[in-house]
Amino acid sequence: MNQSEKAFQSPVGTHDVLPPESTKWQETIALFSDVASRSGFGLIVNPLFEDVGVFQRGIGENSDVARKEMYTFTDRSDRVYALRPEGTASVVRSFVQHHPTTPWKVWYFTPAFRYERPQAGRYRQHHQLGVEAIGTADPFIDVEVIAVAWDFFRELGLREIDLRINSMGHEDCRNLYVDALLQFLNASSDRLCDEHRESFRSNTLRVLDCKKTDCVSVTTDGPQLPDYLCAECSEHFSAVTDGLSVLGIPWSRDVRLVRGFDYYTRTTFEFSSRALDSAQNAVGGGGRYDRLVENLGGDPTPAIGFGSGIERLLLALQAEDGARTGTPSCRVFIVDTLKSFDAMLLASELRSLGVSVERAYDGRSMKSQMKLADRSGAELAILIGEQEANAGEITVRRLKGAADEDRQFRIARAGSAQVIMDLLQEMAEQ
RNA sequence: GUGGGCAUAGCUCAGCUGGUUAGAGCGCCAGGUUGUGGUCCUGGAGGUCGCGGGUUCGAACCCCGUUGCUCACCCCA
Repeated sequence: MNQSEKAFQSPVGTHDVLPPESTKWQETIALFSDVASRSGFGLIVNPLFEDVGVFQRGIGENSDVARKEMYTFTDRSDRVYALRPEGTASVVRSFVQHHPTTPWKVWYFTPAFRYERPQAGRYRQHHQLGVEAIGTADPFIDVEVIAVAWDFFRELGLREIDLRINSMGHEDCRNLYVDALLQFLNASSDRLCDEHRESFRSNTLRVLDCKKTDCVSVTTDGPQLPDYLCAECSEHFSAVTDGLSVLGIPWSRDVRLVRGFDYYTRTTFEFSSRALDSAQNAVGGGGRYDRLVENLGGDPTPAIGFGSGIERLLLALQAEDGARTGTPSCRVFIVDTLKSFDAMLLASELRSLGVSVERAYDGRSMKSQMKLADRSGAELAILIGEQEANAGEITVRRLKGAADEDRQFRIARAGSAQVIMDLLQEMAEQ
């Protein structure tokens, strides 16, 4: 390392994702793309930063995220922007701007930025996969969105996943309940935990989230959210949970589930991993945001979405099944002791046929190259040396599971790419 | 923003109450009759002990500061 200057490091709370770890990212994103596409969601790519108002009005000026966790900056023409702290607000801004026909169903993969102190499963830059469905209040879409999430988790290989679901009601139900809860807490505030004894007035619903036994026992005695839902909201909720049951998706109602963004109405849900023992065990969540489109300047339009953090998914996956093996980086390794253009050409031929090929550089010894071949995880090594070159041949050596007698053989160089292809095919079928 | 723990080789760590040339395993490189991997053997490279100051005859070890990492609170994915 250069001693005269201090080496740079990635910023606090950010991480480099390197191979082979990054192959899990590739697989995860590809799977989500597949699951979402199957349900009719199309990819959306939004800017990474927006006018700061998009997020302030979007997720609510009172939310912690908007108040103290945003990465805001002023550009050279004094416009105030913020790095996106989550995906939904940008998608809704985009919806309002472009007036697509509804229902509009999109999925995304995006980094998200929040200025917080990092800890296990929480970062200043993390990455979310999500879907948004804008333009219908049909409970079937609630079910569909949750089903996309569920199928995605299952196909990823997660088994220890709980789905908790709740309804906050529409605005009137919610206000009615908040008033009742506030009144109740006013009368019994001395029983609340230190932290909420004061703060419950400004952020009443948060008390439901408190894990301290003081608050839990108070709110258990207090007014319950389901009792304040109007007939339509109750009906909507039943339709959603009935739909989940029809699809065989296990759920449980959690009347304390109130999520941190202000925009949620009616359905809210959260997936948590039983395998994660850290404080952050939510691997995904979402809900309805029937007022958000208006709040961002559009016509009143119901909508629902879901988001999931890749880092936590991979933590959960690792916690469930630590011994996952990474996929090998290549299938064929070319060992070339002649520094020949022919090795380069053969690699190119094979790669054109869709085979992943690696090779050594810097003219190493055959032994050294064979070691690299072994470590690469390749199934075949192709040896090109003096003997082969003189005979117009190449040597094919199986690196895995063959008896000694047919481990290695020579074939003509001409047409060898296809022969190697066929051999790989044959090996894959066994 | 608040609090705890930790910083020694590329990685995981050891280093007894401060004592002189800072170690191991893995990884990496090179060899083991000059064309062959995995096991084994031998050798090698690689560290101003996070950084700055202080105490001391002497500091990886003690003290202060600082930076970073990590865990937790808040909140969230």
